[in-house]
Amino acid sequence: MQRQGYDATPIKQISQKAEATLGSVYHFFPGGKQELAVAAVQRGDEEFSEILREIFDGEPDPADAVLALTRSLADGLRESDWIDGCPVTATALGTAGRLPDIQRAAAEAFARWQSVVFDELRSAGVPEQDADDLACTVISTLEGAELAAQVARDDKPLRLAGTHLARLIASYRS
Amino acid sequence: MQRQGYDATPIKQISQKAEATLGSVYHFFPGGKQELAVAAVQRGDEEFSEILREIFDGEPDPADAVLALTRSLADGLRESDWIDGCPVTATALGTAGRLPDIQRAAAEAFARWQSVVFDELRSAGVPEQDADDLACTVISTLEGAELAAQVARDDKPLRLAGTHLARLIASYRS
DNA sequence: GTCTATACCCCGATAGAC
DNA sequence: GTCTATCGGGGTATAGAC
Repeated sequence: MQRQGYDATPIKQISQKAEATLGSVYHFFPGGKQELAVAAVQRGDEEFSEILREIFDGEPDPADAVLALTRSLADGLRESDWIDGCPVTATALGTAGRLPDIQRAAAEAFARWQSVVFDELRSAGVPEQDADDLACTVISTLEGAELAAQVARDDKPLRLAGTHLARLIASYRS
Repeated sequence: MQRQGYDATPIKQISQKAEATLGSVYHFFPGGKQELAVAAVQRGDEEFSEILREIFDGEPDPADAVLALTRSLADGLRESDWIDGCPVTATALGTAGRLPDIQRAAAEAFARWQSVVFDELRSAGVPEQDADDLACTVISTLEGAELAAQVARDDKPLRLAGTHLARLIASYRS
């Protein structure tokens, strides 16, 4: 679903990749495809939260951390030949306003990622209101840059997003 | 397709909304659904290019223009109950790496929007390299903020993207 | 709990009358 | 050029043996 979106991803394909039978899938996910999509979004939530925490832990300066993060995202995209984008965007966008459970899970993912960035900005000395606002824009920009890089099959949007976000963050620290 | 993505949008639904028969659709779009999607993306390209030009023409300062633009996007999203997002994102993401014609059309749309922003930044006195870089990040951030606003059903990401982009642009003018 | 077979539906695309 | 009927295929979900 991360790659193709909700509707283009048949359950059969999922069960085959998982080396499970169709019956098993419906046994563990009685809610069907919708429940499966919610679980996929929640897993993407946790995966990216972990990446965020790791990179911010390794770089005390949040501006440097954002630069490292965009490089990491660019590497992942290029290595997958530009098909593994954000683990929730494709699923969320294809079901927006149609399947509320999935939308809710996606909104929770975005909110959690923002809170991770917020905490790091706070502990780097950024005032609370600025940190809250910046965390929101950091996540938005990362999402948009990854999307643009995927569409263009070029890491330029991610690289530039990194440098510009770093500059923006620095402007709130001085 | 703007609302639901490529796979969730049946041609029958399109033909009904257009008050055309299925035969007519295939008469004018012999390439089938794929050709239809390319045309839809190209139309979205033109629509948003026009909006960009209008708003930048009305505001001589590009930082002010970006603020007006994010307000306009937020209004459009809210009025549609958060379902009319970017006219190409959903279509492009659901077909990335699978239907190259659609991906190419989406890449061209993003590139055209960037060039519109680039021209306006140049004519406001921003140096060429800075303008090129900024134009890329402006489009990325607008895409991401619209996506985040749609998922959260809240215009906060768009509002903050506007103020932060304005600040970023201003930092290159002084 | 696991698996196969299948019910039921809707998709994209086409054929062929008009 | 416009329309209806239909083909072939594949989708989700379930039934029921094991």
